[in-house]
Amino acid sequence: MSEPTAAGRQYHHGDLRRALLAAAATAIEESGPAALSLRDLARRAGVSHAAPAHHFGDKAGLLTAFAAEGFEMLAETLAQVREESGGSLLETGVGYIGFAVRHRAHFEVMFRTELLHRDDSALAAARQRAGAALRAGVAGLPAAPTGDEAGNAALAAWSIVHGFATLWLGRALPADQVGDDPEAAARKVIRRLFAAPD
Amino acid sequence: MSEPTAAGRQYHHGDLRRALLAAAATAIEESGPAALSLRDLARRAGVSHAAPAHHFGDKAGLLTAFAAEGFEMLAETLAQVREESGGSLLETGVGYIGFAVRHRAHFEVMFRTELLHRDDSALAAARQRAGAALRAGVAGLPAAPTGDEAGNAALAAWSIVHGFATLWLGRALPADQVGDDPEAAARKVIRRLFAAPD
DNA sequence: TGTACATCAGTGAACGCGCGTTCACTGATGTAC
DNA sequence: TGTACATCAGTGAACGCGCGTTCACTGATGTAC
Repeated sequence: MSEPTAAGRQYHHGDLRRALLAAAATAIEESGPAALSLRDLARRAGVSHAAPAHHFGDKAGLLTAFAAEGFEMLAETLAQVREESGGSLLETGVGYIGFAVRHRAHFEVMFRTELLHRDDSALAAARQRAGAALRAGVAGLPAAPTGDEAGNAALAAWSIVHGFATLWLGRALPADQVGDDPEAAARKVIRRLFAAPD
Repeated sequence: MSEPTAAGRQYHHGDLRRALLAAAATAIEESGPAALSLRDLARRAGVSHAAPAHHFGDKAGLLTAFAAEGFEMLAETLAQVREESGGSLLETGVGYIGFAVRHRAHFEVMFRTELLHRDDSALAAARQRAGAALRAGVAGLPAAPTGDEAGNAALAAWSIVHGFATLWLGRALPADQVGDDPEAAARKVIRRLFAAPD
């Protein structure tokens, strides 16, 4: 993407912002969000070390944009799963876990609020969107509870899928028990909660 | 603790290892485990910057010892709760979450395996101990399932409490819904799963 | 179609900083006799 | 009770490194006329 034109190299990158976010995903998968440095991203994008500041201001700015991108992607994933599965809560939960595994860098940064500009409006909007998608999923509970109970059921669902995803990513789960397909393993584990007819 | 003797200051610290681990808890609560530096810990313990290497070798060594300490504390907490509650699975789960909130620095480091010496034997032993305490809790499930189902129920229980704790610590839960008492909020949320008679 | 100009993206040198690590050292403590 | 000595914990100076940030700059792009 965005290769040098003709023989010489471009001066302007073309889409440096996107390239830096892509490089961030790779770098974070390798060493985690805290080890990220703007100079390293610049190197990966083949650009001078001061360039990233142009687009994101500082490191927290970059991570904030990255987290916002993650929430957008999560919202989209959940909406898509919900549609494809006919509104199955179980599959929505599995989709949440699938997202975490497939986009672990984004997933990690999204919940490391101490690294982000918390008051960023794009981030807040994206988070809002993902939250709505999540709640829409829970509304499909069989024998849907109401009021406080609905809220608690939603938090229970969120907790179990978030916990499973976190433990999976941290390699904390016993390998001999869960195998190597996170979505299949998740389906077995979270079924109890999601199917419970109350 | 371990003040200078008489008028002058001590040359030997007395219990620097313990002091460094305590300083680590404070420092990590302030800025997270990745921002930790040995020089900062030395400063906090009032000791020269090269002293920590004497006890832990390097930063990963220190975090590994810190994580091991955390697993020991968790095992102890779970055992105590189980005894006091007469083996209630719900209360064991609440105890897990209480531990995470009260010792958030330890809790965070315990699951950041990329920061640790994974092959450390003391760490493995402590983790083992905590795992056993956790499984002992799940064995008390009403109408305890057997075989594979037991394993999945245990993972479900672990996932939900781990997820709730993580989301709570990340301030991701809606404040107006959960209030400010994590254990009370957790009790309401995880009740469904833990009481489910299947 | 061509020229002038404003805007903007990225450059590269420079700075100061905190870090981990090394190493010869020194002072305290414990033990042997 | 006293002396000699080994061990060990912590010191402090030195090093090289990668980082974020600043700043005057330069080359590319878009627009007005």
